[in-house]
Amino acid sequence: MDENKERQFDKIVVFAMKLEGSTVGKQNSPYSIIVESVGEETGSGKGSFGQYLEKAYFGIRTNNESRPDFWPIPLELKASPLKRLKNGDLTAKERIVLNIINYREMAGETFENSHFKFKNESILLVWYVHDKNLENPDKEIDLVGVWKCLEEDFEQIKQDWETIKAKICSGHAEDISEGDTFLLGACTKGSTAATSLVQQPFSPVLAKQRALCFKHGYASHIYDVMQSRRARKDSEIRFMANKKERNLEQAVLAMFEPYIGKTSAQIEDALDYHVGGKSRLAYISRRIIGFSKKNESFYEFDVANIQVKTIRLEKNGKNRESMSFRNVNFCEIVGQDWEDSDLYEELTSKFIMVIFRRESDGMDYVLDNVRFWNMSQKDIDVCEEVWEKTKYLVMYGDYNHFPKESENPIIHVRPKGKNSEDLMATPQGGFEKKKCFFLNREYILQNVVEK
DNA sequence: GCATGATCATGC
DNA sequence: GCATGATCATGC
Repeated sequence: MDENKERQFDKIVVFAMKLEGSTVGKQNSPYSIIVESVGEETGSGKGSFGQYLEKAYFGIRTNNESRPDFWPIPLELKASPLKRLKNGDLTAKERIVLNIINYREMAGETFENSHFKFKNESILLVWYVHDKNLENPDKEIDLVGVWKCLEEDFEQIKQDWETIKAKICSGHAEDISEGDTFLLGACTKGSTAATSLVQQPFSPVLAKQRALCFKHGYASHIYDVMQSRRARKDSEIRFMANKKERNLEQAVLAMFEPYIGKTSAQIEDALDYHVGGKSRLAYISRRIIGFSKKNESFYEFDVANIQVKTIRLEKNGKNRESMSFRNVNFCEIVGQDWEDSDLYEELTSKFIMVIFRRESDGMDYVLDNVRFWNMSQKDIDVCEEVWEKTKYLVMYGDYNHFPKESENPIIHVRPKGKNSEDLMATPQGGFEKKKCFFLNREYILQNVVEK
């Protein structure tokens, strides 16, 4: 997927996620008006919710096409019902039906070039609560997310697909049963079996029309996994609520607002979160936004490529330290172009700079200021030169003359390992001390702190 | 006092 | 065991 398509993909997902905890009827989709104005069936009854959702919310015409629904974006839309158990939990009500099997075509496919993979690699799943007394616009949507079955369960899905294909190729499509396979099944499709018999390529015997599906048990599993991922994102929901009337930047600043002027110890107590180590202020800062774990982020942050960084100022208003980035991977950098490099990706991020300050040595740091920052293109161009030089040195196996802080006004290379025995493989086949890029202390001071 | 090299706690 | 997001310790 190219960058533009990825952006479109993300936009669709963010748009779809607005449905969570709501109904289609309560949303302002431009398409809901069109559906009403042309008097189309808003639909009720079995099987129609998916079609209604497609039209009224996403503006997609119902089709039998073999391409993913959002083509050219490789994303397929599926609405699937949930039922409530006696204990109140929700679980998948039924299997998720995918594309109809064309026996002749599937016999000629490999898994890699299969129609199944093409159409169902990424599925935008909209889980709604089944309630036969409610009309489609009023059905409650519980959970929305993307399921990539090949990332989650590649081996089993592929094996199941091969099992189904093998029956067709041996001329026994009429013997296919949903029990043959584990996750991906072949379920019957059509009103009654008698009227839905079709031909198969290697036998004159007619076989039942079937469709590929995620079997009921797998559908339940998918829901459970998606739900547990959401549970870990309660903080994200809180953030999104906070964001409703603001843009992302205002929302982030609003989350820091109550802690400005507080010491790090006071913030820890308020958050009921206590950590040690050199990254302590970084953990606390991320916790304020709501990231529960060190590596956790929010979808909207990932999409916009936003990073949180901390800066500490001493009583003279100056920072003591430079700012580090990811380790340089010696083997990778030699094969990369600047615009594909790790450093380029990091430097073109939007940064949330969390600035702490203390009034004297030994005192606790106080949260002073929070601001969004990104590097100017002019400065990025300077970093490109330093990166090229670093790449060049790695290519020629010189690990002792990387650009120093005194050589460049913006960025330099320095060791960054557990200790001096912490090594990384080199393209020459040896090992060298781990290194990473640092933004210069003075550069941070002038361009971030004093701007 | 600052640049440079060395090292640390944490989470997965 | 390793990457992360840093800070510490030193020597000029």
